[in-house]
Amino acid sequence: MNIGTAARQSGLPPKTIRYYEDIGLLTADRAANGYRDYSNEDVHRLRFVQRSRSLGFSVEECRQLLSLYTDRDRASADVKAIATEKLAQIDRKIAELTGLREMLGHLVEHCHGDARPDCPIIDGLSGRSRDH
Amino acid sequence: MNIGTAARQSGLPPKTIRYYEDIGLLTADRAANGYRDYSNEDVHRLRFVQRSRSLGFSVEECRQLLSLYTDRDRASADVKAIATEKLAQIDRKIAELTGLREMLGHLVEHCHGDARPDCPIIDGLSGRSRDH
DNA sequence: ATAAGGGTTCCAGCCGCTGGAAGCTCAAGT
DNA sequence: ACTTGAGCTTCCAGCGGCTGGAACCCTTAT
Repeated sequence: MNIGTAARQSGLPPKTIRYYEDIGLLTADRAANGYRDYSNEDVHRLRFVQRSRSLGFSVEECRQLLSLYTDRDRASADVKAIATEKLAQIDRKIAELTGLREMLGHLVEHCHGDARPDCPIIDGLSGRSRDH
Repeated sequence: MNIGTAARQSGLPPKTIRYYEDIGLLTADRAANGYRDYSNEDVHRLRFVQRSRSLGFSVEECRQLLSLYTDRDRASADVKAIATEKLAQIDRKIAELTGLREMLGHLVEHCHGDARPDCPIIDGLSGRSRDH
């Protein structure tokens, strides 16, 4: 099948698929006319990458996961190690964002939001703390 | 003061400060020898940007906030609008990551993580659901 | 005199795409 | 048979937000 069809079936834009081929993540056969030719198994791999990316794995991590996916003899422990590390990264990211949310939410709460130039958000950002 | 001192006092690397000047976010005076020369007020602005960036505002948003910061007559409503939108973005990001966390956590939980090639994480990523 | 530790400029690269130009091929309609 | 339009190919450039490195200048201490 052509790249457009593979794109529709995998949920990845054609541009992205070509890019993945460019960086050696996934290869594709070529038809006689020079068009890329994708098998169902290729589409499986594309979907695999699509899901992995959308779960927050980097392209390099996808490369690892893909080789584990392709290697029928890999130990599940290898995969688990990658996924567990990713989980920890996500937890850190959530904690960081929650901290931000709290600080920013606090600033917004204390801003009366009218036409007066007095603004706790600006003051907070500028580091000049006020007495609340 | 020189860029290195301004960097230390603002918490931004010199490279980043030069970059900000490059994109017209902040300007600096020049000393006779061609070195950038920062006033205390400049450092305030640098810190302001540093804080805003670390709170998740984009450089473009920092540009807006900075002009509101500099403009003593601005309405606090303008600032509040930007901050509130940012808050919503952060909430969306947290929700998204929480979803990821749940899905990935689920996969990791069900992976026995031993030497067997059978791996629910890989299966989950490949979209072939099993009956767990 | 010289060496270290600033500063300056500019150019290139990181990630993960994405847009656009120029040209080819294919399928359908007239 | 010819045209049109969609889809394919390649390559080059740019996004955001820095960051590293090269090559050079300036200042200060020994």
